[in-house]
Amino acid sequence: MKRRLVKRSILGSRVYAPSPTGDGAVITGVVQAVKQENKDASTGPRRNVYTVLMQDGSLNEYSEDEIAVGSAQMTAKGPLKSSLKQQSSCNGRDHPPESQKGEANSLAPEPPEDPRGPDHARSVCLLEQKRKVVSSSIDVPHARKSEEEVDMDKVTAAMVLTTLSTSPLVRSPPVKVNECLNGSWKDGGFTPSSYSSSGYWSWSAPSDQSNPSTPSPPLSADSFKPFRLPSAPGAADDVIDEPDGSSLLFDEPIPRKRKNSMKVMFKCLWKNCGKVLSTAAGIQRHIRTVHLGRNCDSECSDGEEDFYYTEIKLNTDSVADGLSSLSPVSPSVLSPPPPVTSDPRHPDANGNGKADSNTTPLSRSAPSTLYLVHTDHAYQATAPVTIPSSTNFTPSNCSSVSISWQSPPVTFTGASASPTHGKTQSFGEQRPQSIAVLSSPPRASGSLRKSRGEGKKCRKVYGMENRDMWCTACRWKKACQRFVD
DNA sequence: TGTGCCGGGGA
DNA sequence: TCCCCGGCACA
Repeated sequence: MKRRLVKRSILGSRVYAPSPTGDGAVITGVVQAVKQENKDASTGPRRNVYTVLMQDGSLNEYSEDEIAVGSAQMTAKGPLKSSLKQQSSCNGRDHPPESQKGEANSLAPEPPEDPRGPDHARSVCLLEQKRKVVSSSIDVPHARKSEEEVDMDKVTAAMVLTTLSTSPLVRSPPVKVNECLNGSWKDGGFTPSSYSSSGYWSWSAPSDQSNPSTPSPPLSADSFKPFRLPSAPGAADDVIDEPDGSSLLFDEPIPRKRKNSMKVMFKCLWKNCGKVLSTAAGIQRHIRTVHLGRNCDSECSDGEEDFYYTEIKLNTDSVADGLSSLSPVSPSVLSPPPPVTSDPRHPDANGNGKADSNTTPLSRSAPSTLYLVHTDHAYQATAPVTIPSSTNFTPSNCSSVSISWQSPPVTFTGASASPTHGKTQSFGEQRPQSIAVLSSPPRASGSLRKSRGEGKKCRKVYGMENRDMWCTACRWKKACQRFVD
C-alpha cells in the first residue's frame, strides 16, 4: 500500500542512487519510469525497478532497494526501501548508505545481521516506523533514535545539501556525500564510511577542488580527511580505498581550522617539485601518483609518501607581506627586513623546524633589500666593521633599539668588515644610491633637527675612554652610524 | 646635566 | 675630504 503511494508519486521525483561507477558515491537523479520486475514474484514481493535519469545524464535502473527518495520535505526522504518497508534501516547495522550500497546491490534479501536477532530488529523496525509516521508531519524532536536512523537522517540531510549545490562540478566525478558533510558531521562524532576524497585545495591547481559546495576548504584541511567508521571495526567495506591515508591521517596532527592566520600546508619535497597542497591526503595522493608512479588509489600505498612531503606552517600575514615584497613596490615600503632568522617578531615567518627548507621564497625575498640600507650616510665610515670582538655589543645590547627602517648595522658591519682599522676612508664606495632607493625615513624635513635617538650610541657603549672605538660619526659628533635607531 | 647631532670651520 | 668643535635640542 505504501509502495503504491510511493509509486504513484515517484515519477519525476528526485532520488538518490549509488553511483554506477560503483565507487560508493551517491548521486542524484530523477525517476523517469517505473516498471515491475516479476522474476522474483515466486519468492517474494515483486520489485519495482526505477529508471533514473542520473545527474550526469546517464540512465540507470535501480531497484527500490537501491535508491532513496529525495524531496523538498526532509521527513519524506530516506531510502525508498525504508520508507516502504523499513527494511534497510532496521537491519541493525551501522553502515551509512555508501557501505549499504554493497548489500543493496545484491538484491538478494540478506539475513538480518543484528546480533540481537531478527526479532529484535523487527520490533525496532516497527517502533521506528511508527515514529516516522508522526514525525513526517510534525517536526518533533526525537527523544531517542536508533543509531542507524540517526545516521540515515544525516545521510539524507547530506543528500539534500548535495543536491542544493548547483555547481556543475558536482556532476562528475560523482558527488561524494561525505565530502560536503564531514566538516559538520565529524565534529559531532559522526563518521560515515570512508571514501578518500579526491578534492584537495591547492595553490597551484585550485581547480582541483572538486566540490565547491565546501565553502572554505583551505581553512579546514581535515575536512577532507577520509572518514573512518569507528563503530564498525570489523566491517571490511568500510575501508574502501584509503588504507594508508586514514590511519596516517589520523595519526598525524592534521591542522584544524585555525582561528588565527596560521595555515598549514603540505609541501612536496620531491626534487624539482615543491608542490604545495593544503591537505595531507592531497599531497600524499600527489606523491603517490606523480612521483611514485602508483596509479592505483591509495590502497596500494605503503605510506612511503610520508617521506616526500613536509608540513609547512604559513602565517598568512607573512605570506601577505611576502607577496607585497614580491610586488614591484619600492623596498622602502617594506618593513625593516629583520636579520632574517633572529627577529623575534617573526618567529613563524621562517617556518618551524620542520620546514627549514625555507618555507617560501617569499620570506627570503625581503632580506635582499637589506644590504641597500646600510650605506646611507655619507660619512658612514668603516668604523663599524671594526667592532672589537671583545666588545659587549651583542644583540641583547641593541635589543632596546627598535628596529626601524634601517636594519641593525650588525649584519652589514660583519659583511663588509675591513681589516684595516677605521681610518680607511673608502668613502667612494658609499654610494648615495641606496638613499634614493630607500627613500630614507621621514627625517624631519631638512631644517628640523633629527629627533634624538633613543638607543645606545657609541659614547654610551664604549665610553669616553674608548673613544677610538666609536664609530666615526660619533667621533665627529655626528649622527651615530653604528647604533642607528 | 648628559647626550645626540647639526652646522660650521680648520687642516 | 677629513677631522674637530661650538652649540642647540632633548631626555
